[in-house]
Amino acid sequence: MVTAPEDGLVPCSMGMQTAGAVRHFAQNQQIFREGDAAGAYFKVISGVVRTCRFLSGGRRQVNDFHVPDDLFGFEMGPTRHHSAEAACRTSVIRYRHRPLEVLAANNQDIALRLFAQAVRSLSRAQDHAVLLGRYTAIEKVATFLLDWATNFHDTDEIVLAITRQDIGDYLGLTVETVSRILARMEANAVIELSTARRIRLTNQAALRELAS
Amino acid sequence: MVTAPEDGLVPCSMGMQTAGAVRHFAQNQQIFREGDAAGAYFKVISGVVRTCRFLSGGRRQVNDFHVPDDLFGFEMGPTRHHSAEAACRTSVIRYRHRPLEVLAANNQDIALRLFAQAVRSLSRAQDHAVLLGRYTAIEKVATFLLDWATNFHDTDEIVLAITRQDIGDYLGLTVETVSRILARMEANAVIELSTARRIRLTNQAALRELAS
DNA sequence: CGTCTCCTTGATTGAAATCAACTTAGGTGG
DNA sequence: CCACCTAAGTTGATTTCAATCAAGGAGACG
Repeated sequence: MVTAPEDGLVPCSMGMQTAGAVRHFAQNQQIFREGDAAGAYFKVISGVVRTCRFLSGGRRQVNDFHVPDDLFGFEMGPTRHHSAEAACRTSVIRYRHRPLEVLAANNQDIALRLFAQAVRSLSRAQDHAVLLGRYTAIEKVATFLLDWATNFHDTDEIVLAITRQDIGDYLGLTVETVSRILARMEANAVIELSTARRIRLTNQAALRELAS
Repeated sequence: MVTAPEDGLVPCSMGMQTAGAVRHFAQNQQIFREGDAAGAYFKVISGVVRTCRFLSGGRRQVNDFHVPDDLFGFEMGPTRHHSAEAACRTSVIRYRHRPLEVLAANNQDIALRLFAQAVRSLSRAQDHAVLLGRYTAIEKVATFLLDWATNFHDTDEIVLAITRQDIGDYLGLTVETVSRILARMEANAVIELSTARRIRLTNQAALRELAS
């Protein structure tokens, strides 16, 4: 789920970007949308970005969440394959990128690093597919919590900057189901909800048990 | 789903492989398994390969099917992230691969092509995630049929070399549900099943309507 | 001709979706 | 600071779609 902040993946020193303009977005504002021309990639400064697809009937599938320091919005072809939206007040830096062929010719390392990035994303996408296809609702939520917790080191309390709807659309569940499962986990003393957005993972072993 | 045969992606002439031994597999035989050391990639000669993950409780998620001319089994890291199995009698060529760094240093084109391949796989995986997360059973099956049909040009009859179980595990459904939906489609004159494995898409427009 | 494996079909169950209130928490402006 | 307003979250009742349980059929192959 949440991409772990990577150590200097395609960093500025590599000549990848040609500009770095900071942009601010209100909650639910679109950063780019499926079908747009892709001429830039982004780095999250603060907040959370969700990348997603829209279907008929108002259905939405969130592919991934991006937290500060994550890069997102790489595109091999000329157009966007999914939309990116601010899941809360969010700031990003926008880097224009030149065609990848040019980059690779300039610096062999870049293509390799891009490849590594793409393969990592692929691995994550496949994990996500397994979750969506074969996990129960409880397994999905448990996995999500453990995954999100990796953003918060040295504490068992996690803070969600995203809504239940976002979580549901990421896990292939409804808001109500997410809410009910969290309530059930609290009843079973696996987690503690001090507020709806602050979740303490009081029994991480049990959570791991539920996660699969 | 089924990767379209690509025009000479990472072809032999690029110095990617160091050997090309043909290997034959019976149905359900493993080609490699999750956790194995990854030192080779493969090309399908005949048959169908499924790549998949296994979960507790005998659950399985098929990530993708590979048909003749498809490459599969690239791995960035040292270990396999999923298993590959013959979905029917299948022949593949095995290419040992050297570390990617060496390859990239040898030929700048290679890294770029690998990247393109990875990004295409990523795009497919994300499409698949949307299907698994938000499509109904009917939409899943309809999408599968249309997707599989792209392997058979100039004809509306498709031949499945795979079982209903494989289809179910790819779509996140049970065998019974796949079977029932196909029966329903036939009753509605959308498809025709001359045998269980030969499906004629008699009304492709209707099928496309069902697919989303 | 029997024996697998694969597929289909029916009956029933069950997990999650849907429908419907209601509650809580932020944010804004008087 | 308080009152209101709205978005977000919870909880309950009911429905529904797909899973599960259970039997049969249909091919393929020795």
